[in-house]
Amino acid sequence: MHVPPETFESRLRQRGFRVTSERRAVVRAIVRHRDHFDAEGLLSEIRREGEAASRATVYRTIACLVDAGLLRKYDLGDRRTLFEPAVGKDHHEHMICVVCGTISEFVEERIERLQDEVCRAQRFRPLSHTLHIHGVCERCDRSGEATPSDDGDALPQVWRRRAARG
Amino acid sequence: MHVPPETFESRLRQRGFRVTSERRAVVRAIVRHRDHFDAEGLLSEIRREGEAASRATVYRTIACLVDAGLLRKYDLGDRRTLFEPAVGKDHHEHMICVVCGTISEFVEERIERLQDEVCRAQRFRPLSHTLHIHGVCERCDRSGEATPSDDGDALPQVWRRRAARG
DNA sequence: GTGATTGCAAATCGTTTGCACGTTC
DNA sequence: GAACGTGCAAACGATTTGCAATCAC
Repeated sequence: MHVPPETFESRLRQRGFRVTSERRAVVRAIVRHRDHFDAEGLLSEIRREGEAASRATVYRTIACLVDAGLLRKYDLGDRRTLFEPAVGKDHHEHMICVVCGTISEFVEERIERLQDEVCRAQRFRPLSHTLHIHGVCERCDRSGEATPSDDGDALPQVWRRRAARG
Repeated sequence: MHVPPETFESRLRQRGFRVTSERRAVVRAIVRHRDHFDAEGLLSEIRREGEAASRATVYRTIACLVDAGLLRKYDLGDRRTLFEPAVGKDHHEHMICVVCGTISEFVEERIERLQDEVCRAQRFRPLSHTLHIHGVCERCDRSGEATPSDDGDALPQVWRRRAARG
C-alpha cells in the first residue's frame, strides 16, 4: 500500500498537469495515509505537518488526481466523500459502521459479475458503480449499548436529531 | 404505484406526528408523483400547484416520512439525494445514466444474498445498503455522440469542468 | 393549554470559483 | 512569456436551524 510519490508526479506530468510544491505536499500527505481520507481531513493534516497548500489547492489537486486516475472518489451518502489511491489496489466496496463511523472494505467478485449481467440484460453500459453497506461493525455490536434505532417502533413526539442514519 | 394518502396520514398519526395542512400538501405532491423525486423538485411542484408549504416544512416533512418508514432515501453520489415511497415497492437498486440523468431501477436477489453472506463473514450487521451503477443508458448509447470521457487519455491543459462524473 | 409545527431568514457544511498575482514549462 | 497554478475571500447549493408566532390535539 506504499505508493511512491513518483508514480503520482510522473503521472501528473504525463497528463499535462504541472508539478508544484503545493501539489507535492498534497501528494506526500496522501502517500503518508494508509487508506481512505476526505478533503478536509487531508487539508488539516497538511497544515499540521506545516506544509503549505490552501484549501482551494487541496481540493483542486485532489480533483486532478482523480482526473488522472490516481485517486478513486467514493461518495458514501450523507455528504461524506472520500478518496483513496487507485494504484495497487483493486476496486472494492465499503461497509460503514453507523455507530463508530469506521469504514471497512470488501471485494466480492460474484457481485461484480451479477452487476454486469444485469447491465447486459438492460443494455446499460456501466462505467462505475458504488456499493456501500451501512450497519453495525462487530466491535460496536458487541459493546451493544448503542443499538441504532433500526426501524424503531417507538413514537417519539419530540423532534429528535436523526442521530444514526439508515 | 398509487399510494393512498390515508396510508401516509394514518401512519404519521400512529407515529405520533401531527397532521397539518402543510404536511398534507407535501404528501399529496408525493402521491401525485410516479417514482423518485428530490426535495427541491417536490418543493417547486408544490408551489406550482399553488399549495402552501415552505422549504423548511417540505424538508422537515420528508424527514418525518423517512423516519416513519414511508419514504426511502437514496443517496446517489454527487450530492444528489432522492426519495421514493417505500410502500408497495420492494427495495431496489439504481442505474444512473451519466448522459441524460435518467434513473432506472433493478432488483437482483442474488446480489442481496451475496451481501448478506459477506456481512455474515465479517460479522457486520447490515442495516441498509446502497448500490448504484453509473453508466450510459441504451438510448444515449445509441445516439452515440456523447461518449463521456470514461478514463479519457487526452492531456487537456485547460482546466475543464468535470462535466460527466464517473 | 401546551407542546408540536410553521415560516422566515440566517447559519451550516463541504466544495467551488473569480480574480490578481506567482510559477512552471 | 504564456498558460497554468495559487491564495484569498466570496459564492455556492442543498439542507438545517433558531426563534417567535401558530396550530393540532
